[in-house]
This record gives sequence, C-alpha cells and structure tokens, in this order.
Amino acid sequence: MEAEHDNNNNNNNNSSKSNGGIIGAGAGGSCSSLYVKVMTDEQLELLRQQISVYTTISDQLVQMHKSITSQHDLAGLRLGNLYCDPLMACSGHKITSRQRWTPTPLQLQILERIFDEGNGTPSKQKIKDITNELGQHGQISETNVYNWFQNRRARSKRKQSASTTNQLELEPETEVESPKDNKTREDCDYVQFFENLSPYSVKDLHIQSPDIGFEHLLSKIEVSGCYSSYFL
Amino acid sequence: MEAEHDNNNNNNNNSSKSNGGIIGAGAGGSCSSLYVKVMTDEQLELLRQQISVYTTISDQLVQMHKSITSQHDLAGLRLGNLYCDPLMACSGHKITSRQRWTPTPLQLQILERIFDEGNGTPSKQKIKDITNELGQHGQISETNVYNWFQNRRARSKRKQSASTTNQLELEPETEVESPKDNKTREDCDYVQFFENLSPYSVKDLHIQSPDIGFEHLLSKIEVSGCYSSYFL
DNA sequence: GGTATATGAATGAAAG
DNA sequence: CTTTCATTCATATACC
Repeated sequence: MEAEHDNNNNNNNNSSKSNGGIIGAGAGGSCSSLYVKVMTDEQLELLRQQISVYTTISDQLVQMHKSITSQHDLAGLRLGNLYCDPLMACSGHKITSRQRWTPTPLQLQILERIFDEGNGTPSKQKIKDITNELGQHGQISETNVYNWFQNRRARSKRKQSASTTNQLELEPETEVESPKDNKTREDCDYVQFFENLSPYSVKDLHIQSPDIGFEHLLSKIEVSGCYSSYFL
Repeated sequence: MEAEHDNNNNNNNNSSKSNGGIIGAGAGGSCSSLYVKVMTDEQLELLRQQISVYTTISDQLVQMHKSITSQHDLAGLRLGNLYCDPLMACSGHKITSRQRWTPTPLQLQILERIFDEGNGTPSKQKIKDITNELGQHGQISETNVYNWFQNRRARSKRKQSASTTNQLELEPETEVESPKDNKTREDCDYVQFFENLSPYSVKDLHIQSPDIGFEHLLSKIEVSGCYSSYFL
C-alpha cells in the first residue's frame, strides 16, 4: 500500500504569478546600494508559463509512476471533475462538495496560451473549439471555458490597473521606505543564486519565446544539465 | 491566472526584506529607468521558491522512478524536505517566512470600524483610500484590503447562518458545514504532495489522459539529471 | 511536535 | 463586462 504517509508536505506557496508589483521595492533600513531586480512583464509571464509546463511534466511523471506501480486500486480518485462521489453518498452524509470544475495543468496551459495569443474575446465558435480540445485532457464544458476567459480577462485587467496605480504612487527613483520593516537582510547575489539553483531558471528568466509548448520544454530538458543552455 | 492585485504585502512579522542583487541591470545611484518593470522582493522570493521546488520535484521523481523500476519496491522514499537549503544558502536567511500579509492591530481596528459602518461594498475608489490610510500604519496593498473585506463579509455571513441553524438540527442533507471534514481526501502521498506545490493548484492530476510517450520524457530527465546533484 | 483553528488568498461561477 | 459570492487552499498561530 502506498498510502502510508506522513503528510508532511512542505508547502511552498502556490501563489505565484503576481507581477503587478511595486517598482523600486522598499529599501532596507540602511543605505544599501541599489538593488533593483529587473524583470519585464514578458519575462515574468514566461517564467510563469514555464513553471506551468513544469507542473505538467511532473504531473505526468507522477501518472506514469502510478501506472507502473499500480498493482493496487485506482481509488483515491479525487473528486476532480466528477460531480458526485457515490461513496460519500452512501455514508449518509452530505453529498460531497466540489462541484466546481478545476482545470488540469494541461488545460490551464492551453488556456493560458490561447489567452496570451491576444485574440481577446473568444467567439462562440472558438469556445466550442477550445472546449473540444481541452476535453481531451479532462472533463470540461463550454461554460467552464467561457467563465475562465471571463475571469481571466477581468482579473488581468484589475491586476494591470493596480500595477499602474502603484507605479504612479511610488516614483521610480523614490525609495519608499517603510519605517515598519527595518528587517534588512544581507544582500545576496541573485544572479549567482539563480544560476546555482537550477539550469532552467536563469535561462527561463532571460529567454523570451512566444510559445512555450511541451515540445519546447522537452527540448530544454534535453539539454539541461549544462548551463550552456542559457545561450540557447 | 495571475494574481490580479499587486501582492506586495507583508509587513511586520519576522519578514526579512531581501534587497540584494541585481538581475541584468546596472545599478547606480538611482538607476531604474521608467520603462523597466521591477520585481518586488516578495515576487523574487516566490520565484526562487518555486524554481527550487520544481527542481526538487523532478529530482525526486527521477529517484522514485529509479527505485521502483530497479526493484519494484515502493517502500519508503518520501518526498519531504521541500524547502531545501539552496533557498537559504543564499545568505543564510530563511526566505520562507514571508508571504501572508497580516494586519497590524491598528489596521485591523480601522478595518473593523469601516466594516461596521455597514457600507458593505467598499468599491474600488474606497479601497484605494482605505489602503492609503492603512498604509500609514504598515505595509499594505489594495489587494489586501480587498481580500479582507471579501473574507470578512463571507465569514460574517457564514457565522450568522451557522448560529441560526443551531436550533434546527433536523435537515439531514443541508449545510451545517463543519470545516472538520477536510481531511477526507484520499490522495496518495505524492499526488497530494504535488497538489500542495503547484502554483496552479494542480488538482486533477490523475484525470489527465496519459498521452504521449512518457518513457521518453523520463529518460530525458534522467539523463540530464545534473541539476539534481545540487540538492544531494 | 502534532493537531485545531483563524484567516489571507485564489478562483470558478453567478449576479448585476 | 464588472462585481460579488461561495468554496477551497495554505499558512500562521494556538493549544495539547
């Protein structure tokens, strides 16, 4: 049984992708030279996409692993896209929650890609197509797709305005210093850090590619392991 | 999706500001040009964490797979220890301690007061004002305010309905949703693990169709496993 | 040190 | 399209 576990899942935070940040981050208590971590929106977005793809790959690896070791049941089927779990119903208690559609990483990736293509409002037909395509990767309905774009658009817009607001509030050369957090931290060489971290990271930060597909990522993995991929 | 609001939160607490290195931009007295976007410390932090996490994931998966295929023994092999050292190796500081904004008592007080004034929906402009005001007492962003009201409203409502149901216990199928049952998930260890990691809330991993040849992918990763040595 | 709870944040869906 | 709601997730904190 593989179910033995200690749910010691060390978290990490899942809220990535927030790129509507301030500009010249707050200074530490002391002078400290200039520490500006520059990254364009495009780069950020790219990174986000990469991570998404990474997620997908890991996910699929997990599946592969599961299939390999699947001498056991395939239960544990999380509610995922199913609306009702009969087992729960049997227990005589509530009919289980989760009726909400949740995009699989793969679907998300596709959605994001389509969204990024800019072609704003997906027409009725387009939604149909998309739904159809995504249907290959998991349960999904046109409504889901529609809602997703609706939300995506709205939130993207809000983010943007918030970001703009921030820019106006703190002029680029004004080091906003909050007297509250003087917890200055030792400066560290971020470039160095990233380079040491993973062969993908730095590269991904600097390369701008319009389309980060699975194949693309795969190819990167192929050459990873050497920092030279940085110059890809 | 993207965090719609700016997430430059985090204020007091033992959060440490990382105002260090520069990525790809010359710094000087006051460098930042108007056209560059800059990452906040929090954002950088997130990226670092994510990258590290994903690198680790791949590594672990490879190991897991090897272990399994070599003897088909799925014993041990835990995926714990996620927040690995590389993250802190940078400057010897914990960088995992910062992410949730926490209102200062003063801010809370003000928020509560505003909330009690009844004007349910703060509206965009109002939020901006509030944010501005609270900013005097600590780092805060519009998102924080927005979320706070959102949560406050929702929870206020829930509590209310909960209290009104304490005299009606008969309905067997309705609400009375106790947050106790959230441990009923039946995921297998590492799937759970992943779900907690993904920035995209990888919720439906197993639903995905096992398309394209993965053995191929896996082999690629194995071969390029250089990066993993960093963690071992 | 392991749960239990409070709460900030994310997001699908629906209302307006 | 915009705003709000409902639900869920994750984390910080408290309690045992």
